[in-house]
Amino acid sequence: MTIRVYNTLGGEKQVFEPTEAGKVRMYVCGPTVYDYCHIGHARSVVVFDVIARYLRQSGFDVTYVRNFTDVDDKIIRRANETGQDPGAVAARFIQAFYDDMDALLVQRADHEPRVTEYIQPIIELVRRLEQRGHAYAVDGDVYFDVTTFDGYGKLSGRRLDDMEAGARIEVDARKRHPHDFALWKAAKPGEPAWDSPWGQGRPGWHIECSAMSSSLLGDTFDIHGGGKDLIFPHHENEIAQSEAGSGHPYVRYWLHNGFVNINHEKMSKSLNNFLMIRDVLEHHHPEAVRMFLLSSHYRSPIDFTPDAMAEASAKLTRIYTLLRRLAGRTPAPAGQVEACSFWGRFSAEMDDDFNTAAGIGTLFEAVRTTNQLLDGADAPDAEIAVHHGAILRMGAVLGIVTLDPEAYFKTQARGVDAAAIEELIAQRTAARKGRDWAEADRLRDELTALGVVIEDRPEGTVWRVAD
RNA sequence: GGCGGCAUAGCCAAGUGGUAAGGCAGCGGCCUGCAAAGCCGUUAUUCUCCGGUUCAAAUCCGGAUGCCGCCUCCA
Repeated sequence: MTIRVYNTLGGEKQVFEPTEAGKVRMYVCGPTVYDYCHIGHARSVVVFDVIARYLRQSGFDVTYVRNFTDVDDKIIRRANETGQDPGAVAARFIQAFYDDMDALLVQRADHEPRVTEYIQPIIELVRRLEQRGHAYAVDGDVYFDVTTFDGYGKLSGRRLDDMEAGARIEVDARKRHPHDFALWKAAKPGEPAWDSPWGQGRPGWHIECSAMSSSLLGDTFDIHGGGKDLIFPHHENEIAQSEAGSGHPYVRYWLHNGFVNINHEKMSKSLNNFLMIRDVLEHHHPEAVRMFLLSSHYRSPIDFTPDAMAEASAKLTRIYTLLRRLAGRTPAPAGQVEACSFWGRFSAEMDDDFNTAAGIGTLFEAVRTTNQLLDGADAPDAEIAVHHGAILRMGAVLGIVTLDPEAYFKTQARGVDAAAIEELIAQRTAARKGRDWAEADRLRDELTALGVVIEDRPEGTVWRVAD
């Protein structure tokens, strides 16, 4: 099994070879905790959650780090607006992040460092950069001198000469080069601050990821992930800081996920169309949200629309409908699932740059095949068990179809009185027994009006909420 | 101005040299008291357009058109 990944550094698919065989060290940029997470955060977190899950089930020993930026201009501004302490703002939105991501069935990272816990390593890194001539202090601020790092621009494909600065940025006259960026910022009155060789201050944005990742994963690690928008300047600057500081290559593979648009438009402050995860979850099942997010390749842009969510929901229901048919059957154990052709195809697709969209296609072929077998006169139990196990295993990688089918259909039934429905179904069953079709149909209409779909099956009548 | 991406059926979406996955919707059929669910068949001789390379291209190369992103805080 060979995994290939699209590496932003180099701009091509490459064979994935971690530094240490069998081990993967990965770091993904987490949120700046000044507000609730939106659907774009959800995509990034879910995509890398699936990547970590897949690498683990492929046998890698994965160390996954995802940080919280808990000291930052935006947090301070938010604190000033609300009259709260910046630390309290950060704590509140870290909790909100967990609430949202737990709801989305995202597994915890192995380490979830916060910037405020890593001030000393940050200061040490800035000092080292200063000592090596890559950084300079001005009035309590410290800047990275981009002209001292030859590789500056190698991730984003820019050259300093091409980046005619000044067009859209007010250039700080104290900087030696317009693209020099802050490693350390002198404290303004009332802001969170720490003692440092340059006086009271706090870390710049980019330096934290360099310091936290090397503290937890070493100077060189395997995968660094984040949204495409972080390529420049954030990740470019991380490379400069880390490689200038350590003298070693920083990251082997850079993975970047695409954006989520809302009704064909980019989420933006001016359009005021930020779609928060908690609002989405008001109307959609968490697994349907994952299905939506994973139905396209992670690097492509995707468009969040009511139609797209309805489709994702329908897909999920199709799988659960099969699992409901399989209720009472035992899926085959892992060893047999390995040999299942659908699992083989699924893993080949995931090996190819984590192609969840293709993998979901294979999942549905497995669903159809299993339905075919169940429709047959004498169902081959062993074969069905293998497919059953494969479907559950694919689901486990994607973080979907994790529920008992009845629980899923029940979860969908928010605001529906299950007992009342059961009663109507019992009445209808009695009517059908008496061949009173008119009454049976009247009762079904009543159920339909409640948004309930029923299925008469050999074992009895089951129900679910209409999509 | 610089850098990059995308364009596949009514819609969503895989496929990066070997003759178009999958889902949703539609139509016909089987099953069903009727439905629902499921299954079968059907729905792109064709992948924005024009050239080129090749025995062979949606896939590679050149050009055109359209859309989008980054270059400023941003997943």
